Amino acid sequence: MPGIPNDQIIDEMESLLNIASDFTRLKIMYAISEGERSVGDIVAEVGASQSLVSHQLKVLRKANLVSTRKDGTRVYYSLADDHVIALLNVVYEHVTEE
Amino acid sequence: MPGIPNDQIIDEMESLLNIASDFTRLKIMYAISEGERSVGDIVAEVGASQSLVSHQLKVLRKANLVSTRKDGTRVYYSLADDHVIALLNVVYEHVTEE
DNA sequence: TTATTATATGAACACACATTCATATTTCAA
DNA sequence: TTGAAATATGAATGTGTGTTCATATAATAA
Repeated sequence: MPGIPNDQIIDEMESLLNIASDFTRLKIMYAISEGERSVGDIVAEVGASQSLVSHQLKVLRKANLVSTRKDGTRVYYSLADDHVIALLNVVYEHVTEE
Repeated sequence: MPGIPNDQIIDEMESLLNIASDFTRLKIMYAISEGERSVGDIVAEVGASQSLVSHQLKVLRKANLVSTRKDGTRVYYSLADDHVIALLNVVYEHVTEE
């Protein structure tokens, strides 16, 4: 990969990384990494308030990192594609090597 | 990978992603991705002010994402390890797929 | 020494955004 | 309908940080 990508690409990379670089959102992404989960399930597993989880789910949705499916009163969230997992894995590996 | 990593891991992941999620720092990392470069070279290639580049190099250095070598009045920076490139690649690929 | 080049640093400002609290909306059951 | 459960939203606040400007430090040459 020769040279620095153009500004638009860099901008989009910055945006994606910004979305990913948040404690609550990281937990949410892991919470749905093995399949769709309802908001209630995510709230329980992440251990944050319902409001915060809902706000952050909206951020993830707006960035197209998650998909939704509605069923009755519940909404099920899942990761939009495999790149997200790949990103989490690369970062996880960097962090867990002494 | 079963379950959400513990809070400390998530914290460190957040930190790394935070460092990476900046327009100027992304450009700097690309500028030194093919080998060490002096601050002056980086300033020229990135197209930001000397002060800004120096400030952001300090951020990258503090996070151990870059290494330095001093030679006379010049300081040469290079990426600390291959994880950084791997991270950039994953993000780049995500962004450049329609 | 003095001058010049290369790099680093400190203060200040502006702006973005994560979180909380309160409330609204939706869906379904009784 | 009324009530309860699940989810979403809006406002307000506090904190973090990217950038600029001015200046400091370090190294070398003349």
